[in-house]
Amino acid sequence: MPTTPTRQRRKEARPQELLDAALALFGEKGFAATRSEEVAARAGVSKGTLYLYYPSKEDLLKAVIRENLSNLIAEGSDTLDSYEGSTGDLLKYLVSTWWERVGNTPASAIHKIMLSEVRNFPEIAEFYVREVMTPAQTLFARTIQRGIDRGEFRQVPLKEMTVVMFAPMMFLCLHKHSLGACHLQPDPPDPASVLATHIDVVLSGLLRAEPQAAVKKTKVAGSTSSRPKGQKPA
Amino acid sequence: MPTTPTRQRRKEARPQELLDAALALFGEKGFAATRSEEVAARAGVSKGTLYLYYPSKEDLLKAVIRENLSNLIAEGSDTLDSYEGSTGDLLKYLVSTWWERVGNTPASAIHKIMLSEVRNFPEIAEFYVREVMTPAQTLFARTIQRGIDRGEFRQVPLKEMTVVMFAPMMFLCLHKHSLGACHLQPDPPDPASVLATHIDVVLSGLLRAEPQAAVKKTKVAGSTSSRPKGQKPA
Amino acid sequence: MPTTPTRQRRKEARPQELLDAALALFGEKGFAATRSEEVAARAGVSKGTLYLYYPSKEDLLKAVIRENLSNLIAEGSDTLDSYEGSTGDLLKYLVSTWWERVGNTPASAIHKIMLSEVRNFPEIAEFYVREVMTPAQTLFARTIQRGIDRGEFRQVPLKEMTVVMFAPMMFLCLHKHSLGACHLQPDPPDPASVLATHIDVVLSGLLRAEPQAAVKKTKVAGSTSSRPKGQKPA
Amino acid sequence: MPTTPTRQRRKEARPQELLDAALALFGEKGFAATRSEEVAARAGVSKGTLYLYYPSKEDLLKAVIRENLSNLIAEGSDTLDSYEGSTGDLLKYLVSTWWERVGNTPASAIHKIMLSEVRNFPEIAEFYVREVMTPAQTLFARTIQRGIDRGEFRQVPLKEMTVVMFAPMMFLCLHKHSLGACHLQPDPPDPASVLATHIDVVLSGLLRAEPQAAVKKTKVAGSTSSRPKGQKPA
DNA sequence: TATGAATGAGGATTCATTCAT
DNA sequence: GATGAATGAATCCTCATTCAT
Repeated sequence: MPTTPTRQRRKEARPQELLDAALALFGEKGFAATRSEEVAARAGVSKGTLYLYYPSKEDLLKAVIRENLSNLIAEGSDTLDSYEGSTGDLLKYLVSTWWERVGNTPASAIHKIMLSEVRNFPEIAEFYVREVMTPAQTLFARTIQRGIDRGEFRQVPLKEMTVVMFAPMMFLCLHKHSLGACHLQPDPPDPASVLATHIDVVLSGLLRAEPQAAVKKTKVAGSTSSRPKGQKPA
Repeated sequence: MPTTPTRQRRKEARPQELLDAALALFGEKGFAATRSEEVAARAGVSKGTLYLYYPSKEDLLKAVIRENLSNLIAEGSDTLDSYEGSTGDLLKYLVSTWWERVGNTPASAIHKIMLSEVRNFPEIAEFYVREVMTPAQTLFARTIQRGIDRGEFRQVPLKEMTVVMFAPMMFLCLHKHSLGACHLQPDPPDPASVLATHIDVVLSGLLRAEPQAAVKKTKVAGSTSSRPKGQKPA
Repeated sequence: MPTTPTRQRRKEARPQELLDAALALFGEKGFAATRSEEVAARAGVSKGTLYLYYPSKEDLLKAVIRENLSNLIAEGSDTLDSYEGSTGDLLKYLVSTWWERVGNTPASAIHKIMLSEVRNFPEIAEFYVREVMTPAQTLFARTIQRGIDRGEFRQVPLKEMTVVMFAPMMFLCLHKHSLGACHLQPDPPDPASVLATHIDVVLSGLLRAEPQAAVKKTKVAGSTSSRPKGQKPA
Repeated sequence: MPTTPTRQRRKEARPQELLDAALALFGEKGFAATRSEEVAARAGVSKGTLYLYYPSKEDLLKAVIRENLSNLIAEGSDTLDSYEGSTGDLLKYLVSTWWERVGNTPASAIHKIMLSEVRNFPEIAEFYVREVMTPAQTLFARTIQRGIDRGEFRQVPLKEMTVVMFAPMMFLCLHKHSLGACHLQPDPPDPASVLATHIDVVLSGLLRAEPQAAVKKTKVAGSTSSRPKGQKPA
């Protein structure tokens, strides 16, 4: 373990500090409207230093996206295969984990940036789809499929249901960085409550009626436990 | 008695042609990244002509929003007030109308534009919230309340439920103009199917286990047991 | 005397109306800051019509200058040769005539325009010097010379004295169209009073002392009458 | 210990170089007709550099005025307060100082610029009146009043006399940067001689016919009889 | 003739990028 | 490495001028 003097540590931290500053500013003001000098200033360095690390603003954007997508990807859980409980509980777990680890995190800005800029940087789109969107949707699709297979959920179109499941999460995340940041609504809904309602309503809409379910599938006994419990148990 | 001269005919068509061009380009490349000259070129006129009709790029954006969304607002409210059928049918009607008039038209791009630019244009943010978001959410909130009041829907938190209802619609819009436009998914879900599934699942999750509900929706009889217990069971 | 219908008379008056409008606006806002459309509007015609009469804004300026210089030139008086009274009275007459006919007239704006624009339009300068400045200064120079020749005035450098005589007149004229029009001074001096004081002081400074004058020249008897009389004779 | 690096030395000289270039060009071509790039080019820098020092062309103009005239104001007033000699000499001193410091320097162009542009820039007009015109006129007015109070000058209307005193100075400035710069007069009067004649004549016109006055000015003995009788003989 | 819609060259200003220090 | 002064391409917008009606 070599001793790293402060300055040295500073230098090594530079790229990440610049990426953090860029993430915040690109998320706030958009890529075009953010001046490179602002990014540098926010990272506590001068304009010139920024260019020492990233050869252009566009490269900086790409680094921001790549870096943050990697972080997002790293979050990809393998809970699914080892999960033992009901699929409803699993869905709730996935949603709340995503919200805590991504949606409610500075990294959430990356989705807004992607949404705004993909069409101007198509090379990045492929990366985003392959490494983030597809895994995330696959995770939800497999989970839903698990629910159907186990007789917990009724038959629903898988691809479509995945979007329905995913959309409110993304929407909250995007909203937070756009209109939500404008403070124009006097009494905005709390994202966690929205997600709770989302899960509640969707699960209600998905769950098989128990008697029937009991007929078709065996393990539906567990479906009782798949009812949302954490929500104001009164 | 001369027929309307060409010049005059063009003059009358210009505003709409410019708005269409602006909507398309702002949606594609973003507001900031679109040069006014590009808008003019796509409308088949010169830079100067654009400024003959709209005094600034920002005013052009405002006009795009106004022209494409403002008139829809009143209609929705009228429908609600005069609707006679079940609230489930009303929701389906509202969603499909919205899909035909916004989601499935170029106007859908506006939501992406807003999401990307709203933080840099507070005036436009205010306009969008006032003219579009608030009325739309009020419409859905009132509709859901109607369902609850008539005993068709169970008790759900109104504000949160409105977002849940609204989010997939917005998400489809946003996706269509960002990742969706990159044509990277080999077999993307059909938006209409997504909306159908959305409505189906959400309504299943909302409807009370009334006898007639069981008639309309297959296997909803069991929905009683799938209701989350913790949620204000009233 | 042919009958000229109104429209016809209008058409013939156009050039003058345009020149008047241009004179006023160029005088007020300057040449560069005046838009051709403003000139047309002030003359009550459309932009296109202006170009029917003057092929460019620069040509319009030249016409304005030439036209107004001609008017100025036409004012050139031949009073000098036939004047019989004292030279002091003659000077007063010239100054007050100039003020009434030029300085206190819309045509006075032409001097401000010339001053502002000569360096950008050197061809015009020659004309202005030849036809306006030189004649005016010659008139004053000859008058002063007359005073010296007749023994009314003491010896003074002619060229310099002419400028001293002329400067306050021009200054008042120019001031009226610049700072004077800004209404920033709470209690601005009245131009006529300034000119009166000017004449008074300058004549006092020029006039030979009578006794001595009587020695050197003969016709100084008339010098009594050359004293300013109109000034508050108490 | 490195000597001041070139870059740094330039940075310190830049503002003055830019102001000098701007003064020269605004004087030559007018404010509106001068492109900012021309100013930069004359100062030997690029367009962008100009904006590094002055945020807009209008601010540049303001800085030109401030830099060239504001500091002169205080000095004049100090001279007046401490002067011991005759008021005639004081006037001559003030005029010749003004000539050396303004009239005969590039700063003289400012008056032409003001005259041309003041109506389009009310803020600058206000600044010019407050910082330049009013103090200058006050200075001369107080000086003239001193002459009257000390019995050196006869009674004259103060405000008017101030203009008479001031006008030829301004006129020389204005002329120098307009017609005078066109080199059309074969033998133009020397400004210094004009000012000398101006002072000479005006003082002759102002001075009371005191014995000592007769000593200083040749043939002023007769000036008593040349005094206009109507002017408040008091 | 008269109009005013359309044009596009031109100018103020911004800001990504370079490079001497 | 770091800095920030300098650059000039790029972009918004204006307005003199043209020309179809």
